[in-house]
Amino acid sequence: MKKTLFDFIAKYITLTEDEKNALLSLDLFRSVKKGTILLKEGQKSINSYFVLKGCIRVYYLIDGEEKTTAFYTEMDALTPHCVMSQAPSEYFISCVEDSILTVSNADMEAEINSKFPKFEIMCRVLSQELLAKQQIDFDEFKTSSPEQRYLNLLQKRPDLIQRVPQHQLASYLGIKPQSLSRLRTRILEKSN
Amino acid sequence: MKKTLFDFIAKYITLTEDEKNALLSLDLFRSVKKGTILLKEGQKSINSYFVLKGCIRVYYLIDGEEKTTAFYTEMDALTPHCVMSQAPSEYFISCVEDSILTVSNADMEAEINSKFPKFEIMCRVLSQELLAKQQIDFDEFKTSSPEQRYLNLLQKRPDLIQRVPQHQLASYLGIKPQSLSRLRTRILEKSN
DNA sequence: CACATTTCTTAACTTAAGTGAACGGAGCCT
DNA sequence: AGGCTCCGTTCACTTAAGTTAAGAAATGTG
Repeated sequence: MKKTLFDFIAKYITLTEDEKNALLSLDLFRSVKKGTILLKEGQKSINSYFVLKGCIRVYYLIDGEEKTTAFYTEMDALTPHCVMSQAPSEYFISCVEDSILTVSNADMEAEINSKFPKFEIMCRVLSQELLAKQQIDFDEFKTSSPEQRYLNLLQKRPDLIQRVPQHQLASYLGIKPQSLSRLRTRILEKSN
Repeated sequence: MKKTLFDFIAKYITLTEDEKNALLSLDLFRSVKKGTILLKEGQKSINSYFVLKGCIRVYYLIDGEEKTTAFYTEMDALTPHCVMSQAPSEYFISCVEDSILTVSNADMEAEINSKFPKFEIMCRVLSQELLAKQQIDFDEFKTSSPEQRYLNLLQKRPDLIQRVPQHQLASYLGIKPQSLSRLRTRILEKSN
């Protein structure tokens, strides 16, 4: 698991052994069971997550219905909005599968950033990269139909379709579970 | 215009007079006419923009149709995806109105960042903030209908509805111009 | 293993968005 | 002024998603 983390970091900056040890001394790793809720609506959390193994999801509870808006899998990083805004969270975060995460908070990040200025640079590059990537995702979402979105997901994250329940996928695609089911049979009929 | 820029920066870091002068010496300010295309599909640009006054938009050309996915107005910053990926741009950027922008490139940013480490911090905080904000926008988009999206826009950015042509707004809301027109009359009828 | 619960599928019906076409107004050009 | 393009609206029609409900399949639990 350490390796996954260091491989990820190595894409951005080069760490010395000392720096690696400083990181490890923070006791970041957490093992969480499927179904565990990491953050509840209304809570003020200060934790950021990085998925080493498994899958976590973000969902809103609107009119008693769960609306899933994001999935984070291996090598994905997540800083909840409420950490930035210091306001109560508008959404839930829960584990889709048994997962291994790193859990860090602003204090720990500040400590690392002050000891190793490289980290500040990594964080900037990383969040700029994520911002750009998310912009593209958003653009694709806006410019395509539910069916196209599904086919697109099938290309880009085929694993998600296997490991995640359909009704969660549906809201991720911006539709109802029944519509997703129908849309899938429609696609199957076309290909015959 | 200088004031707008410095006011914006002041939200994140405190600048000395020296630092302000270093910034001004970069000759960042540009005045651009309505309709000017800042970036074309296929181009490899290195420029980032910050809107001091006016409005610019991002759009894709798909099957001969313009699909607008973003508007940037006063105090909005934009680093095109192609600047990060170093690949040809997938979209266009054009001026909706006569505008005043700052135009910067990676070299200029690197120079400032190395002279004043504060800037690095500002950039990180800014892009994390933008990332979080955009995530919320994306979530709202996914979890709401075209009609709700329009009403939401009416609340959050009422100016956009005034200053931007409807057919550009339509694709921004993920629908066709005819549907936007219909949806607007539907809302009007309801309120009577 | 049996039972309960959750998840997925199917179907009939309603509602809203996509499509193609026509019309009228605004602004532009010469 | 006449002619032009562009834009927004409207309409009739098509297609797809939302809604409600029922039942089958899969999963979890005692």
